[in-house]
Amino acid sequence: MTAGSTPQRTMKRDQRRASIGRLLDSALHLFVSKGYHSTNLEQIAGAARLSKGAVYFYFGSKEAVLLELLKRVQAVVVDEALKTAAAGPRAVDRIVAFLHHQAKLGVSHRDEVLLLILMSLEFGARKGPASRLIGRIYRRLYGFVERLVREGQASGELRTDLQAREAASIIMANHDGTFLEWYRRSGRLRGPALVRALRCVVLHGVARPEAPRRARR
Amino acid sequence: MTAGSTPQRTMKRDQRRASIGRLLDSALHLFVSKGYHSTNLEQIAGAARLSKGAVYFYFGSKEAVLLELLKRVQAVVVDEALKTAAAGPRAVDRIVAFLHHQAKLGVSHRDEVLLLILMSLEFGARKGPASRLIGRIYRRLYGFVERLVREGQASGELRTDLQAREAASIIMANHDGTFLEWYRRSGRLRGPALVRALRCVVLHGVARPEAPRRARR
Amino acid sequence: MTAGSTPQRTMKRDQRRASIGRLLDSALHLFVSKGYHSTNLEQIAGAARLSKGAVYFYFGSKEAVLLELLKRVQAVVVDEALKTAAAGPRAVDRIVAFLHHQAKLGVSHRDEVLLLILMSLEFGARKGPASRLIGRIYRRLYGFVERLVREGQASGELRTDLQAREAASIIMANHDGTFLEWYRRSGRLRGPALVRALRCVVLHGVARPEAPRRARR
Amino acid sequence: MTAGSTPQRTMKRDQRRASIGRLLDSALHLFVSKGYHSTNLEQIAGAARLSKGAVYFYFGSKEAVLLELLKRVQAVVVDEALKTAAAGPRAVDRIVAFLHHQAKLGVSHRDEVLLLILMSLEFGARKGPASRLIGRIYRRLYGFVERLVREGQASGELRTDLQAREAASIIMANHDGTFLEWYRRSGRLRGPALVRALRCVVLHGVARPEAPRRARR
DNA sequence: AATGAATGAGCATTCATTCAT
DNA sequence: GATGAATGAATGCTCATTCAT
Repeated sequence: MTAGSTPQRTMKRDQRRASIGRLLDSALHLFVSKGYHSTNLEQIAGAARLSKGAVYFYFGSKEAVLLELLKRVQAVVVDEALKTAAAGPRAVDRIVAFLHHQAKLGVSHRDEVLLLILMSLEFGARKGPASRLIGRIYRRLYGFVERLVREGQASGELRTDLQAREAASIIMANHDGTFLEWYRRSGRLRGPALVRALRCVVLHGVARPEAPRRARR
Repeated sequence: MTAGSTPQRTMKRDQRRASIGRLLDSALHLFVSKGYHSTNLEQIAGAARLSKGAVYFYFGSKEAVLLELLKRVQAVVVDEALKTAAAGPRAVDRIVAFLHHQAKLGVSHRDEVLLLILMSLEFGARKGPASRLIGRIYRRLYGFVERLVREGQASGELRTDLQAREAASIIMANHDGTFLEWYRRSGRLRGPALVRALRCVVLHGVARPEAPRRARR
Repeated sequence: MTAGSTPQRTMKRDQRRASIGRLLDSALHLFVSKGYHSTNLEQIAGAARLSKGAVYFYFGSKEAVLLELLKRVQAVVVDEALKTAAAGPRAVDRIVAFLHHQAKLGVSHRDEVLLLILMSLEFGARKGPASRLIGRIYRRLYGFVERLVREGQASGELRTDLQAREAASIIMANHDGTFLEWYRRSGRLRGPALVRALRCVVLHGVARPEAPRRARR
Repeated sequence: MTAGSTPQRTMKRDQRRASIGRLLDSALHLFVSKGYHSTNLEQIAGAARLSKGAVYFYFGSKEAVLLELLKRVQAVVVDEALKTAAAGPRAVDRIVAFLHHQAKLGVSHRDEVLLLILMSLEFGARKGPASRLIGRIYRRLYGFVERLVREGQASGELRTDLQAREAASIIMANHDGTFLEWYRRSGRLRGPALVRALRCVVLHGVARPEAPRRARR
């Protein structure tokens, strides 16, 4: 007669959480490694040791699984990143903090970050809720980086001979491109060296600092 | 020229060429805008004003269409690029020439370049001929850029505090990432400004040349 | 009354009755408005503010719900009707009483009557318990009406130039058909006018032209 | 080189016609005997000695098959009926002609007529193209019969103590109801006797008691 | 050179049913 | 007394592929 968290309730709640967790894990891994459209529900369910029906019991559709994943990715990858990188006195520091945070995420949440990037490509021209959510997430990222660049240009820390939007795009291109490299060639690249290279290049380029600066056209 | 090349034969040959051309054009455009797996043969054939059967007549399978496209992409995008960028006295010049060439390709052969990048992601973990061909093409590009970096480091033009392979990866990441940006946000980016930003960033980074150089950690 | 019927027991019994009642009500309404096969258990349970499991707890299967409904329909619609219409001195009066009773049922138990008719069509050619029960119910109705017709023909009240079975079928056709009209077009038909039209048409068609014509309106 | 009806063309056209015909025949028969929702494509295709894919090749969806059937039914059952029953000097004759025509259709196109009636019930409360088409067809029938009744009332042939709309509904109820009887009990009813009973009941019920009674059989 | 007909395997989704609690 | 979790079979639909012509 006592309400609330009876043993049964707790067990069911735990079971629910566990099943949902396993399903999302499987889906994340499969979406990243084979793409959304090339992954079928049998694979997702099978990898979670459940049946297809369970996916519908918990999510209602294949797209809803992706949506749930993207929401979590947004929370972990974007919300956190923007919060972390909002601090720091100088724009350059904030950019470094942003890249640094992303690099750490690349280790701790590799698949989550990749999911966002890969889905943004797979759902590029499409309509629908997934596409819209991805668009919203990316707009937040773009806006954030572009603002950083403008602030850095205003404070004299960043070169002003580049248009802010395009510079921000290049930063994002570096970011996404590096993750994709990591995805494509993870077997042959050394993570720390790659991160270091990314930060250096974004900040200072590949050219040697001193010498050929003058000759630049 | 031989007795056999009657006008009819020529006509047939031309028609054949034209049909193949139309099919490849449709396929290229569709693969880039919707992805390989989300494009079906009816769409390809329809856009070429032919029937599905014609695709089988000329290519034998859907994958063979992609393979043929990738071969052409390799010829135009990779062979040409490597040839062009092989010249030049200094490594830095050759890197600039490479980026420059790629940027021009982005205008003249936008879809071809994107096809290579997008297919390398869509076929990431897969087996099969397409995946193998993409791998081979990318290995050539990686190898070329990495060699450039090593030469530049050896000659003192490039910073030596980065590992060649990772630095090359960052250059490729910039390259692919920028194309993907162009693909994702072409509506909101100015092409020339983007290319300029890419070249500057790869060479010199986003930070202002003078001031904070010394303080760098 | 016995020592066992404590208040709790009574409460449980009441709750049980209430749940069963709600489930049957939902099912009746849904079966009539969407058809048996197009109604699912979730809808039935949901409309009764219970879970699917409850349906199984009380009935054991979806078909058992229909069976229970049909039994109740039989009791209310058929048993009552036959009892009511068994009285009356003349066959014509009994037919009128039958139609009259059915018309009243159409107001008081619209969905029950429709359920019988609609299920007789949806389960037309099928096998199984539901189909059998429907068949049995209809056979009772047919038999009853046919008997009435024969009696009326024997007593000279009804025209004898029609075969009894076919005449009975036409009466039933009028009955069922009128209910279906009411179901299909209830928005645009006036109930009382429809019932009146039904009675007039059936009666003055089946009744002998000469004799009772004058007395009746 | 000659265009037009080469042997191949003719063969393909014939084959197409034959396959479509077989598919529609199977579908008609199955929809009538098991209902639309309880018939699956495998059954339709199988009965036409084709595969499910063929159904999609020719129709594109299950609903499109029903739609095509309903269009044909409309042409055969409604267009023809209205045309046939438009002639005749008196309203009563036109009503008889209408019922007569429908009775003949019940023999020559039993399943077509039944399809219309059964689908009007199965799709009663639904939305969608099929539901709309059925509604349109029925509205034409209702309108036609109601107009006949009004004309007959105006000319004094029909009793005026019934509202035209409800009287028309009863005629339609007789019509549909009789077909459903035929559907439910075809094994036990004699067709000609049933048709005769239908005509007698409808006619002498609706017709004015006094005047034309004698002249008619 | 090319088409239209047809197939069959695969897929997302639905749903009655089971069962531990 | 009743629920939530989970299943598995069925279903409408897609699509690469085959083949006779």
